[in-house]
Amino acid sequence: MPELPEVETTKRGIEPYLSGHTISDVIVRQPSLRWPVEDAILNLKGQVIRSLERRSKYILVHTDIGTATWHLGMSGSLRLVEPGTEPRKHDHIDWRLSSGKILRYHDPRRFGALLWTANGDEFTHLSHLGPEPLTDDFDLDYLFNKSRGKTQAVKTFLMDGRVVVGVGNIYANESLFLAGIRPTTPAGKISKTRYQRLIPIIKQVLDQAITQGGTTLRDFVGSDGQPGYFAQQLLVYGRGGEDCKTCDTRLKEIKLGQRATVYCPKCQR
DNA sequence: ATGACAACCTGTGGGC
DNA sequence: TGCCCACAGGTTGTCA
Repeated sequence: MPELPEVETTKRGIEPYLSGHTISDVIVRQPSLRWPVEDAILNLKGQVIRSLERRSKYILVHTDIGTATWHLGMSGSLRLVEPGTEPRKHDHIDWRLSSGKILRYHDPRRFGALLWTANGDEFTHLSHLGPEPLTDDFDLDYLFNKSRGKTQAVKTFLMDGRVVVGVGNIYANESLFLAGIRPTTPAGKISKTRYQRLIPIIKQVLDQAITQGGTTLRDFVGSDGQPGYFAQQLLVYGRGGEDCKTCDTRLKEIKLGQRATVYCPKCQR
């Protein structure tokens, strides 16, 4: 699924049709997602959407009485469809909007979520998250200090949402390749100089992916139903056994923290 | 505290 | 062609 760039792409795509518009109806066909969709979500009916916000891989939809929060899980997508469009298999939730569109949530694996938080209630899902990678909070001092004493592989460390949010498996692989860092290196043993190189690379990779509309591996589509184009630029992800684009060495694929990890044994030390 | 691993669920692609 | 297994963008919970 969607990593940060795909979520950001989705948020930007749906925003014009949501912000300032009223949710006239909420239809839940399948409430059994990552967490059950609670009946309280029906409180959205009649509410005006005041603003949208992305935090980590969550999309927050703010109204006067509370916030609805989407998470796309591994296989989720939000699309805008015309009223009357027949729901397909795995189209679990609709929001009918005064903008004349329907916001439709599709998610075969159902690892996604739609959560409701009334004003004043604590939203625990976001409370323990690390900084956003594209803000200045994610800087050298922060990451270097956080890494000290960690024996965990640097790739697993980067994918831990308590360290930094939004760096998923694709972009962790890509960033480490571009930074010349071997994914298996213990996070605590990497020098400050190397982290200094890595940080801007992470930001740049995510930025570029957002510009390209995200990465479509098999089924990610933006709110307009179009795929993202960053997949064409992937240097290592999904290329295990193929040649490194820099040095022609055969890329190695291993498992790290249950996730496919690809690196060049020559370029990444 | 840390880190390794299973679990949630469905679809797809490769190997035989 | 068909079957079975491994694997897929994420996150949480459990266990040692």
